[in-house]
Amino acid sequence: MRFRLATWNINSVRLRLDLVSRFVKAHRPDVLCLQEIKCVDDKFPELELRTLGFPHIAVAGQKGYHGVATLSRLPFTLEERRDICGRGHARHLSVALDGVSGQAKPPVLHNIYVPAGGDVPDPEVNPKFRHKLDFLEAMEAWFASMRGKAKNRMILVGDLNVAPLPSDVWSHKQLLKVVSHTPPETERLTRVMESHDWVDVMRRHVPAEEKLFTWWSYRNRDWRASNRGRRLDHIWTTPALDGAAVAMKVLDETRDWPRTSDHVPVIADFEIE
DNA sequence: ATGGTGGCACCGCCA
Repeated sequence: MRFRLATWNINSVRLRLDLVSRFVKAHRPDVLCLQEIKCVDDKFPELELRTLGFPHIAVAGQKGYHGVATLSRLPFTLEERRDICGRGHARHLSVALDGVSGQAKPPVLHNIYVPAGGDVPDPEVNPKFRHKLDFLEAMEAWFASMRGKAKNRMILVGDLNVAPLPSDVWSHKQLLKVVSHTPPETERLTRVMESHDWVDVMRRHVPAEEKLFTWWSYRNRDWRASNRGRRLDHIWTTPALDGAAVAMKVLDETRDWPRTSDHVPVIADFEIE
């Protein structure tokens, strides 16, 4: 079966409900993963999103900060809302996509929001950076604990807040000391990938030499002209689903929409048996 | 070298 998956750090779902609507009507994702919804479960605009064509909704929210939600036209079963680093933050949600596969065991979709990590890339003086490194290590240990299941079919999407490759930032050299592209972060993200042989779906479709961004700071006046972007948002699969994503697109057009998020959506079309 | 922007909660925090 074929379905379209999208991930978008929306930076407040209540403020940008009209933009979600506009995006959904234009691109028709079957499953939409949002990060930074910035509201508690009770304040999530569930009814409005149902009306947009997503009868199946799972939310992991918290007041004011963070929070993820997975919306779907196809049925799913909530698997887990994991407190990945034991801080009580709402940064993960996984569902089993019962509706997309004829096989006995449906693929599991993880929706993750990795801590941004603050400004100073030193874990000794910046607790937020310490948290980010710890969070990535916790992800690594968790996925390593699931290893050995070669047929494990999993998809992982979200704002991972790390741009791993030199071509994932506008200037590799200038960003080596900037949080999101420092060696401690990129090395840890690589170890997360290795912990379950995760496949970087976006880089399956765009060569590693080519620049590819999903985020442009609000502080750049003309984001497209200066193009000081970073690839912070990701779509991964386990090897059992390598090749299942037959198309991928970064929707940078949304970055021009009024009062938009600083992140843009990433879409992948899957064909899963 | 610096400061540039944005959301939520609430008088600052986080991104």
